[in-house]
Amino acid sequence: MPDEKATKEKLLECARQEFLEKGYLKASLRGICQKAGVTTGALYFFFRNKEDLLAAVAGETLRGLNQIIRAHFSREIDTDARTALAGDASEDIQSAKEILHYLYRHYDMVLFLLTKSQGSSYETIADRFADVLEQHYDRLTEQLSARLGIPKPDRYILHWASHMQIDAFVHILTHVEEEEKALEHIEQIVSYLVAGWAGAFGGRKENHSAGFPSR
Amino acid sequence: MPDEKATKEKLLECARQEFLEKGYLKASLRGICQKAGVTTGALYFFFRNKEDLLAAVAGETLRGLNQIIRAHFSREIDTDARTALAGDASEDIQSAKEILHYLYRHYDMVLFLLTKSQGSSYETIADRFADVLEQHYDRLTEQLSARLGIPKPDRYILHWASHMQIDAFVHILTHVEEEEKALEHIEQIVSYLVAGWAGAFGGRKENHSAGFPSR
Amino acid sequence: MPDEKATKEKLLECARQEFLEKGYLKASLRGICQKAGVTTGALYFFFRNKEDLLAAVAGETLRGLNQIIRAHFSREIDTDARTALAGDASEDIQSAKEILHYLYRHYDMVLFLLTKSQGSSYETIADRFADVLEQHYDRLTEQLSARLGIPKPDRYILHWASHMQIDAFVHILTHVEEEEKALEHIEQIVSYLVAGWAGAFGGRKENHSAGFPSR
Amino acid sequence: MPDEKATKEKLLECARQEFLEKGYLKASLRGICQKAGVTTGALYFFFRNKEDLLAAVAGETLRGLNQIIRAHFSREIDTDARTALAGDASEDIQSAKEILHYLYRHYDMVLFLLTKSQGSSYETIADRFADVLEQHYDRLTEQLSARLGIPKPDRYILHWASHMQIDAFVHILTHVEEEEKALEHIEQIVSYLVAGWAGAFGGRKENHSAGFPSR
DNA sequence: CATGAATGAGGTTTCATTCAT
DNA sequence: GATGAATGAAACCTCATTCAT
Repeated sequence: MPDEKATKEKLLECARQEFLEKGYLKASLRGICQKAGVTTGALYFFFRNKEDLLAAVAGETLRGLNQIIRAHFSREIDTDARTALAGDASEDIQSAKEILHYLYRHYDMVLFLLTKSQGSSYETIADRFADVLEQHYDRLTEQLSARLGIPKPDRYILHWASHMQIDAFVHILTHVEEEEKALEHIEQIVSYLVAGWAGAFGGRKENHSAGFPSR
Repeated sequence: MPDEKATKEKLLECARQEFLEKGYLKASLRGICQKAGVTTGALYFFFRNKEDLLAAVAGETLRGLNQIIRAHFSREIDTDARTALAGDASEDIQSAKEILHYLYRHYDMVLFLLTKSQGSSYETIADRFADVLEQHYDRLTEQLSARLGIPKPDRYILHWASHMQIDAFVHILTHVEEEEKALEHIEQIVSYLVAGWAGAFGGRKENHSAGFPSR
Repeated sequence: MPDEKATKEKLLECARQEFLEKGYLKASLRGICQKAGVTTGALYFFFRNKEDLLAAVAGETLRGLNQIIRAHFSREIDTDARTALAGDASEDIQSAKEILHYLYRHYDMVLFLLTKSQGSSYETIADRFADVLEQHYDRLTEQLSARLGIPKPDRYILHWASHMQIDAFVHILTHVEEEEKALEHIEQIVSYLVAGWAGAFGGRKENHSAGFPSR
Repeated sequence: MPDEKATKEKLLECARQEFLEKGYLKASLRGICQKAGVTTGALYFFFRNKEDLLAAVAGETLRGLNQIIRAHFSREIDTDARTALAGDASEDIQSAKEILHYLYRHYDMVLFLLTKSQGSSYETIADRFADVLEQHYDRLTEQLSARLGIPKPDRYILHWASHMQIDAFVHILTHVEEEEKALEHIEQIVSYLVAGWAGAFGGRKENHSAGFPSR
């Protein structure tokens, strides 16, 4: 019984190492089992296949990420409408910092998902998060345009802005190792993004620099 | 005689297809040869190994890209100092469009290099281009700060901005299939980037939205 | 169940045949598997690689050889001092015959190791056994010279003599197929070797023919 | 025209290097041609195949060796009968030194033939030289026994002695790099061999140490 | 719960050799 | 005299996966 968990846990830990180190495609199930001191049969008792193993390894990180993103962007629906208009970035900055903090707590795994998951079902994960954001912004701008009587920004701008936000996180993660520095950067970034949002409603024509978040 | 070029060409064409379709790691030399109706020995007559084959397949695209980027960013050194200060983005927009046009002419290959080249020597190519830009911006801001007697933006900002420009191209490529639409978008983006540059010198504190586009 | 041992055993047997017949370098793993009616994957389940397969095939023979040589040359340290001086070869002859008997019981494999193992880690195995002997003779002559107050033979003589003994075995093996004849020959040879040892201490100048057999 | 020889010569030189360095089996014709800056077709113009190339590379060395051995062992027939009986080794020593000198002038190639020619037609070359000697000794002992009315040594003794002489050379070559030292050693060795020969006729039973060359 | 065995297809690379030109 | 192209076989090895036990 004490081995029941032990084996699965060992497997997960070794799989994690192998995936992070070699990337999904080059990771070897045989190697993982060897490291874990277990036969491949054991692995296949717990996991259906390579993909499933990765899902198990990345699951926790991924669920947490989903949750925190959803939390962040559900809250926004209620409160951001006002603050966004007022150009107040403080809440967004707080949200971004929380997400970033989470990302850095799962640094290796997140980095894997974003840059080394080619060949797995997660190879387009950044896009999927962007989609979440896009839907969110769609609802948000819907609300805003209804309240203020101004036209919604066009679809592509929303699409773009969503990806940009994700990319901002990806970029920071892949280029800034220390969380502290990252937190400094994210503050600047969000400021611009929010300013961009404000601009997206204020009319891009008149004032480029205050308009669409430049990315 | 009719086969002289045919075999190598066939090989390159089939390799191209295979690489683009499956990515570098999953592409199979055997499969390539089979498609080309040739033995693997023939492949190894023309190419040293898988990496070399990829180099041959991507070579043209890559050389052209290098050239156009270098052309673009050499010109900037001479002329951009003024225009950057004046907030005039027209020249930059023209450059960006030219680059983008090139990228779309080599759409599939560029996309491969940026997103499916994991495992090959090109897996960090985006970073390498960003480095080129970074060096360029380093020289450019050097000039500007000398002429205007204002301090250079800090190193990290330059680093960041360089990556951001590359990412902008990557992003457009990976998310906008039609060149026409892409050209529209790039115009907006560059405007903000240029505005950002102006801001990077003008001081971020006073005017967020006109500041350096922090991505 | 009936196949449990069968496969590995079959593999070992076929590998043995292939190695002996073609030599290490020309032996083909594919061929071995084909002969064994097994896929290459099966081979690689039991053995890490070609070298490991050879080690498994030759292991038993080699361990036994090591053991018998060590046994022989450990005994010598205790008893040979006297007999060597007395020119009594009877014990050495007995030892040599035992070793030779072992070699002939593993005739093919030993012959392989000595003449067809090029390219494997055993390609210098004769030298390695010679080294064992050299160290042994070094200790032995140390004892003798201490007891008798005569100078040790020079280093090169020891080196040479060690190789000579090994070569004697190799030579007999490679040129005399029947063990009976070989046993006759080894008797003569050892007599001379022992006489040679006596000579090496007695002074070569005075009596060449009784001196150390310089090969 | 100046290239005619040049190409063949270059090929031979590079082949020599490759063979010596990697051994026959691991030597690569492709590698040889590459080093020579020539295509494989060119190689096949001059040489029928790998074996033929080796023959061309080793030819000179081998012919010379054949010649010097034959010269040595033809002279012996006439003169050695007496000296052998008288136990005079001086002529043999001189012969051995000449052969050894030749071997050291062709050190690398000889070493290759003796230890790295596995897989080629030369893999048993030492045996072939031993056969030459054996035939020679057969004739020699025939003469001697006729003149002196003593029985010929048995066939195996002749066989053995012949191999021993060859082995003496092989062993020196593989274990003594400097010719000077080798010449010292060969002197001792030949003395014993000659003494052995004398003993082979004088009766092995009575005097072991003067009898069969101990090796 | 896990082993141990085995599959079968596939991977990249290297080889000696041939031959039309 | 030599090239350049191509063959075809074979090399060693690794993979994810399956399954009876």
